[in-house]
Amino acid sequence: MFAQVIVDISHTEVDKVFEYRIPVDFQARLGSRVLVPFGKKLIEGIITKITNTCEYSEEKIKEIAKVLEDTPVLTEETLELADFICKTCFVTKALALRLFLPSEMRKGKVKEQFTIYYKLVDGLDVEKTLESLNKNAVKQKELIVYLAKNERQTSVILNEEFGNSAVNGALKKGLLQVEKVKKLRAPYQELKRKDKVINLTESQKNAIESVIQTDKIATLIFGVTGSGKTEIYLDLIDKTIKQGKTAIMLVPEISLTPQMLSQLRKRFGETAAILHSGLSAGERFDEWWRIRSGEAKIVIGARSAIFAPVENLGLIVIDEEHDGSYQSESSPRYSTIEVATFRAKKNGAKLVLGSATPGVDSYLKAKNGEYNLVTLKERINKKPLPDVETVDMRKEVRAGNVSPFSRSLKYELTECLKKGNQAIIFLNQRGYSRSVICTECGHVQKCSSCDVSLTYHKEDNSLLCHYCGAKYKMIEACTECGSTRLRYGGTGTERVVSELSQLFPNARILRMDRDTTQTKEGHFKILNEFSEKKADILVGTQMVAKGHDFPSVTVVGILDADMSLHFSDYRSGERTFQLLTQVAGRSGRDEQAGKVILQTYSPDNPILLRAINYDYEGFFEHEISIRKATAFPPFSNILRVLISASEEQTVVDGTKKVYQDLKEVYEENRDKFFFFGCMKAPIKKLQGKYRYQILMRVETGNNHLIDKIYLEAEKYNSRNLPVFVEKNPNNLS
DNA sequence: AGCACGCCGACT
DNA sequence: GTCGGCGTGCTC
Repeated sequence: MFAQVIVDISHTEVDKVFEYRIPVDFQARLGSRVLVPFGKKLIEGIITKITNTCEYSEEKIKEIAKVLEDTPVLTEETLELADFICKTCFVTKALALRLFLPSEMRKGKVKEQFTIYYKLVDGLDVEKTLESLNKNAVKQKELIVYLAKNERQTSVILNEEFGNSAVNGALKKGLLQVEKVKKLRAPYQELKRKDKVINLTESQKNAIESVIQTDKIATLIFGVTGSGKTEIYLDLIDKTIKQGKTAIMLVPEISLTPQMLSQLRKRFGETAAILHSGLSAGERFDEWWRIRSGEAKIVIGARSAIFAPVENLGLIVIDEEHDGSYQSESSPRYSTIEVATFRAKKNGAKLVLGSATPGVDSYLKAKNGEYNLVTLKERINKKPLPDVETVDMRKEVRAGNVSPFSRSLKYELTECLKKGNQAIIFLNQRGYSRSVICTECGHVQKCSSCDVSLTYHKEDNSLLCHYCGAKYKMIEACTECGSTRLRYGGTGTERVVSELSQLFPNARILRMDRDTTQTKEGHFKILNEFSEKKADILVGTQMVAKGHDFPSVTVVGILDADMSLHFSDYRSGERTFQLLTQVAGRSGRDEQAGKVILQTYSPDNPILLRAINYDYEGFFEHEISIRKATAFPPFSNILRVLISASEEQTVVDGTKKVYQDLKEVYEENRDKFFFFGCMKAPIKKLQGKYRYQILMRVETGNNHLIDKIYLEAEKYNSRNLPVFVEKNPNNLS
């Protein structure tokens, strides 16, 4: 028998199957992880096919060296899904396969762990042993008595209780025996299941019924914040499990707070496996195996949990389906909803998407009847959404107010603090100032390996490149003209904090952005501190916007609401609307009415106007008509071919070649293209590499054409001239 | 990705 | 004369 193996090397040159002979006594199966001789060394790989005959010349074929696990790590379905990923994301098979395995499984980083127990040797006469021991061996005697009563105990506890020397002494005398038990590092074990009767409202019951009844593959639950979507999900999961099927529930990265986890544990106990970045390597590994073995029937996690090795899938829930964290930042840039749809179809499972501000493509599908649509208009507590006051910052400047805070916001903050309430200030820029500009010659400090301005971080007195992470010492004088008259352009979170503490010297202020949350659990520390009212004001970026519940927050300030509007991205309008709606939703969650101050330089912007009125429908109609008129997704697919190299001339020459080749494809299919063009990338240099791009917009549904473009471009991909193809990229920088 | 093979510059 | 640079090519 022969096996076709994908080796765990992500490189286009080895992105194909290699055939190996399966030794007769090997339990090698489809989806098994194996060790194979590859070139000079042993490489891990995965069996994607088993055959009776081989295609490669038989005398050159080597044998599989080892089968790594008895249970194949991948199933037929997940192998197919891996195939789907590499076709749609333009990545190697090896990279696609890695998505399905806990990272610690590769190169044998984490092995199965065992808990060491000690117990008394079978048939040991306790009385006699105690007599035989030395008078001074008090601890050993205690140990023997303890074990006689308790049968067995872990080495860790025994060492703690009786001391290392006593345990070792008893061990040496042959009084104890060792028992190894496979350790499952199931996290949050202390949180035990507790059945709680939940009374669902009529509209919740109707939503559940609608999901069950529909024959469509997906249901979009469009429900305002606080409309009780979570209870709907949990009830659906319950029903799925009772049918003997499994379920996956995805939540945005940030929502996996300990509170949320404990809620889930209470509801589902050990049947739920939880996958998230806060787990240790060992815990994640064990949770994965609990899922693979079928012991855990429910998987809860962020984006990557969609690849959980469940079988017999009955339900997939994606909460806050519009959330940016569902789009992978790094390759493979899969779309979580697409992957979920694939798995739901393969398994005949239900897909439920939920959001208060659905993505325009999801909502369009719902309106077109591709998805089943459930709308929940009322909040469970019947509270109104907070009032939004728009402040025209141009007027503030004209009135002589040059601080980042409008007079309105200052007033509201003062009142809020007086009453002992809390406030959140949101702005989308970390650091102290976005750039450092010389007022003499106008020179802006830039990164030496990227074509972007450097952000000043006062905390460590440095200039940071937010694109490549380079760190420079803060300059005393302009590097061009030597002038010491430098100006800080653009306000960041650090600066907001420092100005706030001048305005409100007694206020306790917390900052939450990438810089203050770098440590593991950093988010939770800050959020906990804030929710325990150990601080009055929370200043932060995107991350303060999402799903937290702080009952005493009554004021939310949005500084510079336009910023994300002017990104050169067709989705910036959509993102801004979602973000503003979410940030606003942080205010007035409890008894007291909330207030939102939205500062902007373009108060008439249609997106902002809709956001402040919570008018999703209006926003959607506006946005979708623009997308249609300009032929942007979901009415087209954007393809981007990015070519980069450290020598500018190399890129220019390379780009020309690729361009000419692709131009032929374009000429042949002109009617399918909305756009075809070649240009410098918006960030023309990144990490020391010059970047050019070929941009295309292709009518949706021409997948064969997209494949062709990919193949043509891929031909030019080489070591000294990387050529990347991306479909609907996250950002076009 | 690794690792070998293979063809051109500065050294004992 | 050699040692060693890293530019192509192969791995079942």
